[in-house]
Amino acid sequence: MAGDARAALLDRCVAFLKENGFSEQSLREIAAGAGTSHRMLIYHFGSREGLLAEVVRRVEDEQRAALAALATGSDDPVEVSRQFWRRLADPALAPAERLFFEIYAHALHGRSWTEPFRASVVAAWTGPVEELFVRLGFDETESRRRARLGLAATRGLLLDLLVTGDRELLDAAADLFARLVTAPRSQ
Amino acid sequence: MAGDARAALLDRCVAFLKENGFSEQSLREIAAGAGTSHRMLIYHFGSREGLLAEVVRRVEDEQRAALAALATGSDDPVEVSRQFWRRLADPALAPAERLFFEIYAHALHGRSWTEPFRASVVAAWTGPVEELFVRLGFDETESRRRARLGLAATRGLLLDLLVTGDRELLDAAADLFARLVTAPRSQ
DNA sequence: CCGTCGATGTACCATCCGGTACATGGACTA
DNA sequence: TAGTCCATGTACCGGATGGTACATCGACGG
Repeated sequence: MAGDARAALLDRCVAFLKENGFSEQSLREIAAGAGTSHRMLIYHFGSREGLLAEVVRRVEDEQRAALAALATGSDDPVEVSRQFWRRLADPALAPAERLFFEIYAHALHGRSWTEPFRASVVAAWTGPVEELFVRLGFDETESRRRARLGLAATRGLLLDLLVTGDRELLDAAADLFARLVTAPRSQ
Repeated sequence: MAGDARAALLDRCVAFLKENGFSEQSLREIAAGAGTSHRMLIYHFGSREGLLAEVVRRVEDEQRAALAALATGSDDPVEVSRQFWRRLADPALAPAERLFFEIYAHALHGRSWTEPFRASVVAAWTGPVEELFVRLGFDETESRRRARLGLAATRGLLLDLLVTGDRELLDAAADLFARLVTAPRSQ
């Protein structure tokens, strides 16, 4: 099937880049890491930037999958929030998350191949997370705020976890946050 | 004075890198952006990595200065938290913060020239922020958690602000967080 | 059994890279 | 004024880079 080899190649490139980052990897190094030649990457993706654009799409897809998994939790919102953190804090996901934040950094500098990432990195999450808070009884405005805060806090905690590895403390902080943000209005 | 030109040169390099990032800038491009030749950067900093290491030290220093400024607020902790966010959300700081997160991303991949950054990016903040919560009456364990959560939430909100620019919504979210995290135990 | 076409290998290209060698300026010092 | 030392310019190096040209392989369809 056409494009089959291409998809498999992209898989291997993404796997390699999760472990090594892309900022300091040349096209040839990426090719070697994926078990092919730089010639093949150019053939399938057109250019180095073309490859990176596909990698970004793939990481976006994985985010969307994580988002879909979020919906299938229990109906206790604190428990949903806890499960979500437990899932994200899985050490097996660390390489993927390092890559995510690396792409995020490049997106902040406006690289054109990060365009779809910029558009979806926040927007894709707001709807479903807002919905969670609406179900808790918050009005629309308040739910929007809490959703945005929840997304931010989770990503901030993840950044901390990835650089310090202080799992217990950050588990406790995430748990605390889940309780704070789901509790009824404090003022 | 010896090293004077070097310091001025570093200033100009950092200014250039705040606007353009460093991941995709060659030594020669950085030099041109700083109004000098790549020869001079090698002369003063030894190598490209040597320059980046100095840039990291500089960004660390700026963080330390921001931390020092934090201490000099009012004695109302909610107000301190609000002022802190207001300061960070200043659009004039955006380029510096983009550079901060770019370094963070490289630190996650263990680049050796980010070593001091890795060591201080969280550790430098814990003490003073913990102190804030202790003064609010939380015990040591709880203060440590809340400090870590506060740092994470702030950075997460900043990441969101830098990519979406949704200032009003994120101001509201930061304000909400300040109230939640400083309120007495909810459980 | 042959032609087409996706996939791949080899070899090459101009350009740019980080880094070095060497000469020189220019200020301050003895 | 002669010497010293930081700073800088010019010119160069070997090697790596992203990208291309061209030949070839192999499977599948006529």
